Amino acid sequence: MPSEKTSYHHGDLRRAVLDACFELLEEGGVQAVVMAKAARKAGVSSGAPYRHFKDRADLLAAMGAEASQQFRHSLDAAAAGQPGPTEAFRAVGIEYVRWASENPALYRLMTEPEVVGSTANPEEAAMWAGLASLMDSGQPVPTRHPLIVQIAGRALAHGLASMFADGILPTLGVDPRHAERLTELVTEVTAIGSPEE
Amino acid sequence: MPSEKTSYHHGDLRRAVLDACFELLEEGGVQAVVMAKAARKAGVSSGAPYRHFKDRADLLAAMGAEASQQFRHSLDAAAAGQPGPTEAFRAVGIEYVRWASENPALYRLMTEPEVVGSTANPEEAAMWAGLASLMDSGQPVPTRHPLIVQIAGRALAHGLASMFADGILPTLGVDPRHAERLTELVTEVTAIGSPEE
DNA sequence: TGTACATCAGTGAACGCGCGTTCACTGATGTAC
DNA sequence: TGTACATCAGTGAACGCGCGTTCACTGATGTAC
Repeated sequence: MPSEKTSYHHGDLRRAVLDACFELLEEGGVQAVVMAKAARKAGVSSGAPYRHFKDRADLLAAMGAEASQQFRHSLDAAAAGQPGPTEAFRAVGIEYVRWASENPALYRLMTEPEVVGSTANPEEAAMWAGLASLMDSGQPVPTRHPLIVQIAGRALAHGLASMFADGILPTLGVDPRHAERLTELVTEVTAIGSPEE
Repeated sequence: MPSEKTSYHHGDLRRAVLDACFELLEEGGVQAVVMAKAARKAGVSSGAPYRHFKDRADLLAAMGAEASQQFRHSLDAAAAGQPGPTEAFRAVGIEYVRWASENPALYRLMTEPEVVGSTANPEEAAMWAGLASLMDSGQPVPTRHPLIVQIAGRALAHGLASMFADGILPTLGVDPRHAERLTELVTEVTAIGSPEE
């Protein structure tokens, strides 16, 4: 019961397995998260993870949920510090791209079909819903159909984010240091469809 | 030698295998293109494809090359019919998203890390280079750093395209019939960073 | 506080599947003379 | 035109690997009395 754990029962194997899986993910993408490797990495036998996860899909869903939560917290935090909804919209867009470029493996995980479909992952749906409402409330006053603006913003953000995550931008000669300026574009898309400005 | 082929030698197995693979791709993504299945689908034994492709990676690269070529032709065709470079830029952006939404499996294939990295696929590099030059020549006259506009355009196009390809847009309540209007946004991004308009 | 028993976490060996790839072969095609 | 030989495309069985998942088990932990 003291912090010193010597034997047999692990204490928090669920956590340890997840951590191991995130490392594997970082190294080689979703298909590199292999049950046996995760177990070995957590210092445990190959069957042990099945005490905590029904199967691989379940484990992946749990990872997706954690990633979604983390992403969502970052977006919320970015929005929270802002004086008004328009600034919040801007900040969320920028944070979206920044987060994805700093956590490419996690971002890709969240957009992976294997994870997206999973019913075992309500966090994710909640995250996208939260994002949508942030964007709705932040729209510039008189505008085109709000759905259009929302989608434009999200598409640009997702486009930049996945181009970062997939390493396409370096191919185009874009230095990571340009990221700051690029993410400003997310802001400007807000102006699309609004006659003034 | 007449159109009637009865036995043994296939005639154009390479073609037949590729076609079979594209069907498999359509049905279940890259990981569904399985050597043995492709062979069976082409009506041939499991080892036969190795007469035409060194290994699976080689086959995938060949598929990527064909997809890139087809994509590129569509973009070129869209640009060709236009009176000026600005219109061409616009048309290319719209065609980009339209093509991806009609050929989601092919678009995803082209952006798959497995295929992107392949050195056996020069078509693809050529395609992106062609796209970049189309975008460069189509920029509105006085503008921000051209690279920024190019990336903004491509990110928005890629964002919309992959949201279509991954089926995210239906989740947002976007009907495929809205596609037309959405793709117009690609155009508008052109105006980003240019003071007039 | 001590004992008996149920519960539960982790073991490690084994199974089975899907799949990429190889290989000795056979039958067809093309070429030299 | 015909024959001999080299080349080449396709066969089909087999190998081997990686991996998810199961299972009978063992040792630890918690609870009832």
